[in-house]
Amino acid sequence: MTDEQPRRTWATMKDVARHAGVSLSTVSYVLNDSGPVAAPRRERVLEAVRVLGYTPNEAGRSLKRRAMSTVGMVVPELSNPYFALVVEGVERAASGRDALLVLCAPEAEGATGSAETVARLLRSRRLSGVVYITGTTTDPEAVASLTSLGPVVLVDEQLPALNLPAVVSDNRKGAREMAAHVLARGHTRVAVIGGPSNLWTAQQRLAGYRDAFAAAGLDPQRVPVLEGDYRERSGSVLARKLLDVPADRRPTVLICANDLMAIGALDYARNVGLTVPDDLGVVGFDDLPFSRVLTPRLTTVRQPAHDLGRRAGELLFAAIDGGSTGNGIMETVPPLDTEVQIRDSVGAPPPV
Amino acid sequence: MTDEQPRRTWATMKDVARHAGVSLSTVSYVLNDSGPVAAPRRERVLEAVRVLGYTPNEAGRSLKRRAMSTVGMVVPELSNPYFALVVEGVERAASGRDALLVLCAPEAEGATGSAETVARLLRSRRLSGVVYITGTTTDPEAVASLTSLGPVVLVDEQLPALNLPAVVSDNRKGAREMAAHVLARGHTRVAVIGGPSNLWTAQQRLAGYRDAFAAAGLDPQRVPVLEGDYRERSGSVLARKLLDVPADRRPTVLICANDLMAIGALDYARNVGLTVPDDLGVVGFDDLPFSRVLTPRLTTVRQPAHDLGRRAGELLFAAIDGGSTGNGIMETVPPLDTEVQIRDSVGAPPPV
DNA sequence: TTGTACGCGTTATCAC
DNA sequence: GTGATAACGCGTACAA
Repeated sequence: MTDEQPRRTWATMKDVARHAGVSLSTVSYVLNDSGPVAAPRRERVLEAVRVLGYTPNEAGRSLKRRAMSTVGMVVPELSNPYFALVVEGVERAASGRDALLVLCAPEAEGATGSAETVARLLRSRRLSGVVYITGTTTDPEAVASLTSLGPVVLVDEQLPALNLPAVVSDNRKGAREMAAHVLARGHTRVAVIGGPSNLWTAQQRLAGYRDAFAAAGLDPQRVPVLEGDYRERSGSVLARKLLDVPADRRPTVLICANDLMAIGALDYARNVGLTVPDDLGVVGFDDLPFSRVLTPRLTTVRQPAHDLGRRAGELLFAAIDGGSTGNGIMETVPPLDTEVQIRDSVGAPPPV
Repeated sequence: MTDEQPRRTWATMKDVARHAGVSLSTVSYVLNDSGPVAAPRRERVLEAVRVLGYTPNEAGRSLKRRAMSTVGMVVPELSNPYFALVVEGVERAASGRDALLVLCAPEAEGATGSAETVARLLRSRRLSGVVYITGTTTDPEAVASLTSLGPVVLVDEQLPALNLPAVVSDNRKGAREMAAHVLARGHTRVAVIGGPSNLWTAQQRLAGYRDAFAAAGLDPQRVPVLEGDYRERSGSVLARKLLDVPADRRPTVLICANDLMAIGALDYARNVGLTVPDDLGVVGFDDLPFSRVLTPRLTTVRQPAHDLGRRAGELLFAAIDGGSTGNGIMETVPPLDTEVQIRDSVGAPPPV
């Protein structure tokens, strides 16, 4: 039997009109409630829509509206569960508005497109706006160029030079309280495994740690700080650098700028026979869902990932509706709160 | 100062043509290499494109092409890191083709849209195709209806009733080998925390476990099987059900159908003072990046999440290019291999 | 209340 | 080689 070649073609408004025996405008009126139409005819139109399985073609629609009811989402990579959670929050805001989300992950493993490529791709769709999580390779120019197509909302990370609306959490406060907690436990030989120095969050967290060091009378300049890339592997690598020294000069606690690196450090410590928290303390930042179930349970700073995303999405839609320019005019959101989660991965420093 | 209201308007081909002093067709020829054009004029056109910052409007383009160079990605939720990895793989395939990916997560926390809503939304964009990870609430009807808009490729999960092309891994083999490994360690009182019984992967894994039970002379019907939902929480809940019995009837090992539930079980066991693997063995399925760094390191079955996604994406694009109908005609992919990762979370059964 | 005609930005067909 | 011109599907003034 010869399966008929599917036409891959859809009913158009014209088809609906013909089927219902009315004109195009009548159909349009019914579909958008944009004009008066007699009850019986309206019924006939809706019936035709059902029978033909008609779905409006968004392409034609956006040609008129000059904007697609679709927003962009740029995230460095999805492998970081924290980012995945933020994205999920944005998606939820979008689907609540019947909008679609187009996803770009320019820094994922095997990355192919530059930031400029991504920007061009998004521009070509005339998206209504974009939510952007900037990463280490993000080109601020490319982000700025996106504002020409609609509002751009930064989330989680910030680009201080650009003055774009951003939804972030209070990284500095969380970091300060975390370091204070560590110090309060009695540690004096502490080391920091920081994030990429060109990232705002990394700068804020480091500043927060140093606030606490200074407040405790510890010279911030004497605390070793190594720069990681927020990935698990660099946590291991840098832990090795920090711990592979004579025991009496070895730090008693590692303050990691995110959970992924903390996990890497934890793993390295275990591999070289160091017990956490007895021999070494390790703390993180983010409070990934997994961190709670690690052994030892990781002491970290909780960030409301899901909320961050959801509110960024809402802010974006508000800007789209309000017709804001995306140049900082739209209502700004105060930093969301962060909260230290005290668990088991740091105790008193080991006795000398 | 009154900031000029941004026009939110872009250069069109007409603008480019005017600026370059040529006709629309010439511009189109240059942009698509679809016709002959003299070198000097081509140069003028490209110059005009640069000056005006022109980006082709995909809406107008798809109106002609009758299809958007955008594909859909439906995933139950992004909170499951395994799904996030699959999605990242698909995204990579898409971006390698200058295509965009629109993301839907209908089962995410606070889910709003039904499967049918999602289908309608995707249809309205005249997407070129869809990659679908089905979940517990997925309506096969809705998935099937998507085939009217273009090829649909299932990934990770399968819908046996629909006979759609799918990229999956060999769940049954992995499960069989995992159970065999557990049995080889000497365990006889084993229990299974399975996945949702309406999911193909859950059925396959259970079948695999039972293959191994039978092969080892253990009556599969006498092994308790509880049905979880693949989330961490149900791992804890079901572990409690299984373990909260007199010690002599308690299972010595918990075979969990995915890592998330295994982690939940691990957490529960620890909370009630059971040591893994000494008092109780726990194994999972998926090999999430985290599982390797848990304490104890989780014995599990590795699935190539990233590859699964990438190949699903490639298969989809092949189908789009080949003009396949998406009704099983397109080239099918053999199940990807799965591999048991023997680590520390299961040892010999505790002495009676 | 309903129908007609035009424009949105792009590509493709046809004359020149 | 190059330039008019007609679709593509939809929304909406404007006319009936």
